[in-house]
Amino acid sequence: MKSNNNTKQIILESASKLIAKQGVKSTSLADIAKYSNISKGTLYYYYSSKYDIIADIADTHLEIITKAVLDCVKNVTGDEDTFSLVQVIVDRISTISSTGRIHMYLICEAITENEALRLQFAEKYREWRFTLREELIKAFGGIKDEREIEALSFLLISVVDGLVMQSLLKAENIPYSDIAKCLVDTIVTKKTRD
Amino acid sequence: MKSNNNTKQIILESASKLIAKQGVKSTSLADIAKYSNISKGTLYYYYSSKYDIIADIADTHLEIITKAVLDCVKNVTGDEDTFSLVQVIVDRISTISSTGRIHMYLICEAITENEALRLQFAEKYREWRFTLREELIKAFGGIKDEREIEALSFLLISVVDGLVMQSLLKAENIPYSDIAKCLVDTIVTKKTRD
Amino acid sequence: MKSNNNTKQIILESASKLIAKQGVKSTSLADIAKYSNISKGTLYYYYSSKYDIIADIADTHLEIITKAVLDCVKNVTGDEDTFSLVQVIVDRISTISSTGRIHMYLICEAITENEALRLQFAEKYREWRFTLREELIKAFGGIKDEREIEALSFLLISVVDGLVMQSLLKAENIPYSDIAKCLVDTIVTKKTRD
Amino acid sequence: MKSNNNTKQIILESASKLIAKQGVKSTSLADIAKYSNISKGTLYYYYSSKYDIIADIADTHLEIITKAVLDCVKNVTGDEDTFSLVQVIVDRISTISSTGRIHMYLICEAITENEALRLQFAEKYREWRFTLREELIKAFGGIKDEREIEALSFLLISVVDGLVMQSLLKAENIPYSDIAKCLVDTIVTKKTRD
DNA sequence: GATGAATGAGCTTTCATTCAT
DNA sequence: CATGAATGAAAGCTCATTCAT
Repeated sequence: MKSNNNTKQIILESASKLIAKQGVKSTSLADIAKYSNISKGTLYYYYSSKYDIIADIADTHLEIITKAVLDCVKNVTGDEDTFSLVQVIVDRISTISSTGRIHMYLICEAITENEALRLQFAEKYREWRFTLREELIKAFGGIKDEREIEALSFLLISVVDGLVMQSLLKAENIPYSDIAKCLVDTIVTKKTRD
Repeated sequence: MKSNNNTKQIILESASKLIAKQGVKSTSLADIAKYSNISKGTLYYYYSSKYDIIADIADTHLEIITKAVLDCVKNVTGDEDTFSLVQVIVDRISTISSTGRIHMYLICEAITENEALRLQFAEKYREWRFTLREELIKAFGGIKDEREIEALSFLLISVVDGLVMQSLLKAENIPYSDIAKCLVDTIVTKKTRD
Repeated sequence: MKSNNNTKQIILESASKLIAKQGVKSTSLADIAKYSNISKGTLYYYYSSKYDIIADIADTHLEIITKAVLDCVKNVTGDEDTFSLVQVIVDRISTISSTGRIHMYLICEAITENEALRLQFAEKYREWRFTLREELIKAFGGIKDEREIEALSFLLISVVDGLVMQSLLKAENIPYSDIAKCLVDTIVTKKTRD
Repeated sequence: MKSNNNTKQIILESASKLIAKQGVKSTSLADIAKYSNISKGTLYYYYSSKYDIIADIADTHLEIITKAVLDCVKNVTGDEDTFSLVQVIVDRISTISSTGRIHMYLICEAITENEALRLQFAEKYREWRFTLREELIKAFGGIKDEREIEALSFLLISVVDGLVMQSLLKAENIPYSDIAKCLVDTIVTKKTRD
């Protein structure tokens, strides 16, 4: 009595977990099938190729991330807004173990051998940055230098990605809140300078 | 000291080039042998496994990066020093096509299936951050809040990694100098605020 | 007697078309099901195996061919009969695109891995040749050497199969009417020689 | 101490034998490897794909056939030449068990899913027919109608292929020498008619 | 030092077939 | 009648690794 969506969902989740753990190339369809408690044949009943599974994982992942980004950024538009940018960082980074790894692997895959995936990611990054920039413009009251805001939007996105990378490397305990405060300072200073 | 080192060097360079282009998993020993104009057997005369070749590539890569990081940071200690932090960014990012890709692939490899490699990278990241922090302390004249400088050092390293990722995704033309200026502003502000 | 036969007929026609296009081994049951707009399960309601479908196709095909052969040969018994043997060739060859390919594939299948099919074809070939021989005897007025007529019947059948093969290979434009004339000449000569 | 050519030769012969027995699609690389007493990996050391193996078989096969065709036809140019056309048939057909089957399977493969192979065969068929036509012109002393000779060349080639097919189907005992005599008659008649 | 030959495990994918509903 | 879900064996192919010479 397994329903269509159920099995497909199980495959998707298994594949996500395994890819998050081992990376795209190191996760075989046999792995996914075994982890999902189905046969390799069933995999192909729901997906037409490994590539197809990865595309689905990427879609789901990008949707989740996008929702998270929007949620974070939209919340910043309140009154004591800039300070809540802390959340942008902390919230996003706190999801590292569940999504950060898969984010990294998918990006590696996208850069090396999956042009379609690269385009998907490229578009999302643009989208995220545009949204962030719009919110920054609102926060700054629209009177700031356009190029400075542009730079700031690039910078904020980079910081997040860079911190995800560092956290995955487990090099050091990262002082997220200190870094967040540092960033807030930067923004506030720029804002009040005018 | 003739053919021996020479051949090993050729292998190392070939492998680096190929891995930078295709990633670790997608680069086969056959690829490396062909590109090096030697036989697969010879590969095993110089290296005991594929893993061994990657370790050597990582060593070389980390040495190069470390030298670059030190060079950059040491130069910042001049008088109008903070402004030359621009260089930290621009210089590092400008080497993207040659080292950025291999950096990403090695990190992916390190995160997923090569604990030894992960430890190697983790140590280097700590080392780089310590160096950077020392230079920041010098630049700030030692009177700043320690935690703020700590945070700043994390932040600067993150930005670089994040920008490398974005540049590899080719999502947008990244305004490096604007971002650099933005960062300099941040540091200068903090410095003069006291 | 409604949907039952109808569906089975659709399956048969779809399978014939696909096998004519792609050959037996390259035509999957999934292909046939999709082309018939039914599910794979339904296929098994009407046929117990792929082998079973092919047997049915062969039956139908052999029936069609036999009818065509008989039609042709029977027409030759008129007065200026031998000349209309042209038709035997031209008519048969003109149906190449629709039946020639399936004929070839079924014969290949019969030769390699389907003994039952081989026996079916063998019997039909005997039958066709007997019929042809009878007609030749009639045409020759029964006074000819039996072995020569026997040989002629083998020869005529061979020519047709050989020409089908060549036409499928698309090596050259085959001068069917010239060849037909050549054959008529042969027969007429033999006939009048006595 | 297996030499390069030796192993490749073994593979080629094994593959030929198996394909002659089972056809192209039904002969797996595992079959070939097992029959050759080597591993599947070794197969790929000598050939880059299954397609590659088949191409090699086809080359060898076509070379053998071409040599046989030339040998036969060239011998016909003697004095009592036309009668030795018997040989064209008998010699060619007598090689059925060794080459006829493979000929059929390769042609099936060529027709259905290997355009390159089809072109190879198409060219050879043209070549064979040209050679045969030249010899016929010589035999006829050059005074015959060109179109009649053309037709005759098509006809002779068709007969051979058709007889091969029938012999593989094992429908009946084929009276090769009677058929040959019948053909010789045809040619001689045409020749002396002028 | 260097090589070519050989291997076997594992990869992605295909497909005829089964069966509960 | 008809289906969608599931299967497992087998296919073509890749690749790190071994080893005699």
